[in-house]
Amino acid sequence: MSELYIRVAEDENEEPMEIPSEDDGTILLSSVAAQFPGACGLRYRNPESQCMRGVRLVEGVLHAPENDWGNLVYVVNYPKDNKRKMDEIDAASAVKVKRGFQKTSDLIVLGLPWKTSEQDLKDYFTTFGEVIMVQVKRDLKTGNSKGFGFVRFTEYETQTKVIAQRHMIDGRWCDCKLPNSKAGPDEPMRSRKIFVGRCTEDMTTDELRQYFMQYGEVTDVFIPKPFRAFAFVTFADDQVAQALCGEDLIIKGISVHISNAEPKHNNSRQMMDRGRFGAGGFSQVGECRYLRVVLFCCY
DNA sequence: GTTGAGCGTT
Repeated sequence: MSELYIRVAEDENEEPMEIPSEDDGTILLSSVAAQFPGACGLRYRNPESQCMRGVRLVEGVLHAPENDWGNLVYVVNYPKDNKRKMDEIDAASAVKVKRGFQKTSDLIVLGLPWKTSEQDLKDYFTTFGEVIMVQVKRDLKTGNSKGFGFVRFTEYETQTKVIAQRHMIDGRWCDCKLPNSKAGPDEPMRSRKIFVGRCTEDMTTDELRQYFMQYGEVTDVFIPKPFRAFAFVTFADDQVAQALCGEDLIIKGISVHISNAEPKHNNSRQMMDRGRFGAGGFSQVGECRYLRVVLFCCY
């Protein structure tokens, strides 16, 4: 089949974009996600029933309905609210996850000097990015600062960066955290990286990327060489990663087990180095022994 | 007029 393009849009009434198909007439989800980051599938309006229909998606490959893409405009699907384990329902669950983009939220700023004003706060935090709002909480009667406040940024990336480090404000070290959470510069942010156990040797980074794309935007796939029967997949969104932990997923007919990627070492160097987007080195401590047993049995 | 872990008057 000759190369053809299908028309894909973010919404039925939006301007469509042409996405190339593969030689066999299928479309790779990655081709769609290249134009629509975070996409997890396609749908279209069935001309007969006038109902929306989903396009068959098998391990990252989109298949034409009736083996013919026709002249329809296909609409991008994005991950809805990610499924979460019951015990993980907390403040973060209120955050709506849409196309890999997270809204910012107010951050509490702890440890402010008594003298620090809202203008001081704004001047300081603007060096990280655009600031929407700052507050210094004060005693109503005296007007004295209570030593803490709030800040909100326009960009989620700015928020991530600000939470990940300590702040010297008017001569005191201050911490910025999500309200009512203990996640701060001392506590690593919830990992965006998952450990994929029971991988087989024929699974490629591309295939894993294709597969995991259905859950959210994938930013990295790492397969240790030589073959060690596991891999790491990093998502743009930590909630996607966390939601998958504990699951057994079928990839190429093989049941793989998803668990949290643990920091490789907890030495001080890495704690210091952990910057904007969390730790660099990860391993999976929980299943090391299990893997060793499996490998031992195999040989 | 003080203080130093915390969690937001409107």
